[in-house]
Amino acid sequence: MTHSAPPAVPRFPVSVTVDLVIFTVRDDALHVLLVERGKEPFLGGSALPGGYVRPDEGLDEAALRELREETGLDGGRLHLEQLRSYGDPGRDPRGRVITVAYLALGPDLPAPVAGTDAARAFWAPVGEALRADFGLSFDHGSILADAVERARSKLEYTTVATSFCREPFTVSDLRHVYEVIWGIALDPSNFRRKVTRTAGFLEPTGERRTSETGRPAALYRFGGAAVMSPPLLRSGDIAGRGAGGGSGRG
Amino acid sequence: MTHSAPPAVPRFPVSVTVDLVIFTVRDDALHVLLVERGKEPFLGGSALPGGYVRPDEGLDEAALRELREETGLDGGRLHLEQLRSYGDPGRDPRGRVITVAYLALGPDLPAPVAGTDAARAFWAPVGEALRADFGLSFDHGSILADAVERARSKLEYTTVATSFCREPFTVSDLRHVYEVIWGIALDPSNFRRKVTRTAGFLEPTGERRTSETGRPAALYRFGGAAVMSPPLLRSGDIAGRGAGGGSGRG
DNA sequence: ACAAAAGTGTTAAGACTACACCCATGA
DNA sequence: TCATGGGTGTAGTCTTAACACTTTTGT
Repeated sequence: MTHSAPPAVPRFPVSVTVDLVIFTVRDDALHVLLVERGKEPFLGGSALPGGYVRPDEGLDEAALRELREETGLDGGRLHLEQLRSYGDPGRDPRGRVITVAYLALGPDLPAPVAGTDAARAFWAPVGEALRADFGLSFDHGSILADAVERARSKLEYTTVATSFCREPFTVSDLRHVYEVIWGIALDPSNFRRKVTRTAGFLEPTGERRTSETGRPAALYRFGGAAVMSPPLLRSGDIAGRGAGGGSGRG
Repeated sequence: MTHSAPPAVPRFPVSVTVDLVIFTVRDDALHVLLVERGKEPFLGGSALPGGYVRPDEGLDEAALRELREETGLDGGRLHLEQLRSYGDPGRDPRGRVITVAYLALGPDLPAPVAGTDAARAFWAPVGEALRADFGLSFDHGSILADAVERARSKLEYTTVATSFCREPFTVSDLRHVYEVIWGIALDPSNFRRKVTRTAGFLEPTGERRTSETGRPAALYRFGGAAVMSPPLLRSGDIAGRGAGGGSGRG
C-alpha cells in the first residue's frame, strides 16, 4: 500500500492566514471586533480581522501582530489563545486558504484602528453578528460560534474572565462579565464566595471604589492562578432577580 | 491603509499537513502510534503519522483519510478531533510546513499498517515517547505532550474514555482507562457510582462477562452522552489503600 | 431616612471520600 | 473453602443554592 495509491501532491498553491476573534464586554453585551472588508471578495461585507502569515513568523507571532495592528494594543493584560484551524476547500473563493483562528479577550478596548485590509473596524454585539442575516463573510460565522462556545466554557474552569476587566476591578465587575457571556444572572453572594475563596483568582489591592450608589466595593487585581477547581457552574443561575431580598423574614 | 504599509506576502511556498496523535490503551500504559520515517529528514527516526493535505479535501477529511491509511480502521467507534496547529518557521527543515494536529482515541487497534511515508508503524508507550532521549522528529514531542494533556483533561468532563473500550465493556474496563491515562488509582466503588449515575454515559446490555476470577461483571455500551457534569475529578485518587481507619460502622 | 449595592451568615440539598460489607464465580 | 474482583450501603465531609440579614455609601 505504500506505492500503489495516487500519491498526495506534496505542495499546491495554498495561503495561510490568521483570523482573530477579539471579544470584549461593552455595556451589557459581548462584542466582537469586525472589519468592513475593503476589497473583494465580500467587498463591503463584515469579517473577522486577520491577515496573511508572513514567511518568517510563527502562528502565534502572526496573531499577536495582527492583534496589535487591529487594536493598537499596548502592554495591557490580554488573553490570546489558538482556537482551531479552518481549511475547507472553497471557504475562500480566491483559492485554497487555511486559516488559524485565535481567540483574544480584553477589557473594553479603545476605538479600533483600521487594519491593512480593513476599510473600517468596529465592535458588533455577538448576538447580532451570529444571526444568519448578518452575513459574516467566508466561514466567519462558524468561527465566531466556536469562539463563543470556547469562551463560555473557559469561564467555567479558568480565570480568564479577569482578562475582560481593566485592573483594578470589583467582584461585581467580574460577575458582570460572567452574566453577560453566559446570559444568565448569578447570585452575587455565592459568586463572591466562590471567586474570593479560589486561591490565586483575586488579589485584594486594599483600595475601594465608590460608585454613584451603594456601598463602596473592594478592588482586586488578578491573582495569577490559571484554573479554578472545582469549576464555577453555569447551571446555577437565579432566574427572577429584582424580587430582591426580604421576601420573607422571621 | 491598503497600499502604504509593507504588504504581507500573500502567498509563499507553504505545505499543509495533518499529523495524527492516535492513542490507545494497551496493557497498563497509554500508547501512541508512531512511524519509523522512511525518508529524509529524520530518516530512521520516529514520528507521528501524517501526510499532506490534498488540494481538494478538507482538514478533517484529510485526518480521517490518514487515520484509515495508518490503522486500517473500519467502522469502529473512534474519536477524532482537531488538537491544534503548529507552524513555526523552521519546524521542518524542508521549508515552511503548517501542520494541523488531530487527536484520535480508539480501542486497542489491530497491528498497524505501514502508511505511505512510513517504513514501519508501531505502538510506543507514551511515557517513553515523551522522554527527550527518545528523540521524536520535528516538533512531534510538543504535539504529543499537548495531546496527552488534552486527553487527560477531556476524561474529566466528557465521556470520550469509552472510545478506548471495545464494546461491550465493563465498568472496570472503563476505570482502567482512567487509571492508565491519569496515572492514579481510583476507588472502584465511587467510580462505578459516578459513571453509572451519569445519564447517558453507560447503557447496560443486560449481558455479563465472566473472567478468570471474581464475580462476573455487567457489560455496557456507550450511552450517547457527550459530557459529564459535574466532572469526574482527577484529584480524587486513592494513594494508600488499606490504611484502614474503620470510621464506618460494622 | 431611604435606596442601592457590598458583603456576611445560615441552612438544606447534593456530591464526594473512605471505607465496610455482601455477592458470584473459578480453583 | 478461599481468593478475587463485582457491586451495594453509609457516615462524615465538602460544596453549593437559596436567601435572610447587616454594612456603607450618596441623596
